[in-house]
Amino acid sequence: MPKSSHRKKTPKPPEYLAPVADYFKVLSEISRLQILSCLREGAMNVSEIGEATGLGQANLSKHLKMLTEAEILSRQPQGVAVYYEIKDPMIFELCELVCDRLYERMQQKAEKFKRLSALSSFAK
Amino acid sequence: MPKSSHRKKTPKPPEYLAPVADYFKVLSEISRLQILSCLREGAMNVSEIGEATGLGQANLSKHLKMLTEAEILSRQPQGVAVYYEIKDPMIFELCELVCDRLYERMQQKAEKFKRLSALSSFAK
DNA sequence: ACTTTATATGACTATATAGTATTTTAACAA
DNA sequence: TTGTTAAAATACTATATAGTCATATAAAGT
Repeated sequence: MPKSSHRKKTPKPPEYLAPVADYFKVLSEISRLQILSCLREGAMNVSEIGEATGLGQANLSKHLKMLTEAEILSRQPQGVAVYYEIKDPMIFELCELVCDRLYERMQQKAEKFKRLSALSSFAK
Repeated sequence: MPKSSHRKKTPKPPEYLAPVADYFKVLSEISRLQILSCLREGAMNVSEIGEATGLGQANLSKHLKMLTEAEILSRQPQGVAVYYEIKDPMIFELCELVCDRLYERMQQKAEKFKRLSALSSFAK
């Protein structure tokens, strides 16, 4: 019997979402965010990024490959070194949006705590 | 000898970045994006979301928990059912930014291909 | 009380991937 | 050529987590 007719489960095979999920996945590791954070100031070669981040060479190399394949970084060999640079600054917009929101939440929680603690038996 | 003095490696333990990475991680799975996509139209209970997405009950429950703990969804029990709702619409901004960018890139690649193919030996 | 229905939780498996050690490739210099 | 340095690739380990099955909890009806 054909699977495509009158199925009951998995009504939406959502192929649209995979590239989006993959993009977010690239941004979901501390090490990669560290690399991006470094490169905000401009292009750096692998050794420099390694010093700045403390990441191991092989590990770093893999992360850089991943970021380059995601077209977030660009890669420019110069002699024996390879320089990487931010290719798509949109990532900083994304990070800022998230950071701002996380900050707001923390502020709100602090406010809430302040109000509640003022009502408690510890308040003078 | 104390680790903290004159170290050579791991110059930046970047604790700032962990919450940001965690946030992106929540958005980095197709199933969770599927759930969020459903809920754009309004609150739904777990059974409804399950039907709409085709996700298994236990799996769905875990994703909903994760999204709720990330404060992306809010949770409202109503009798024996539990309704979930978008709490922080900022996620849609994020998704739109990414989608738009991915679309741009595809467009550019198509253009590039078109130009190159017009120059090739297959062109009339 | 018992039953049913909806959701959550725990145990488990399978897969993906971050990190590391090692090897390989590539570019330049002597 | 050989040597040196920088980066990438390969092989491996360890951990995290998506998915599933089974069980537990909780609310509402009988």
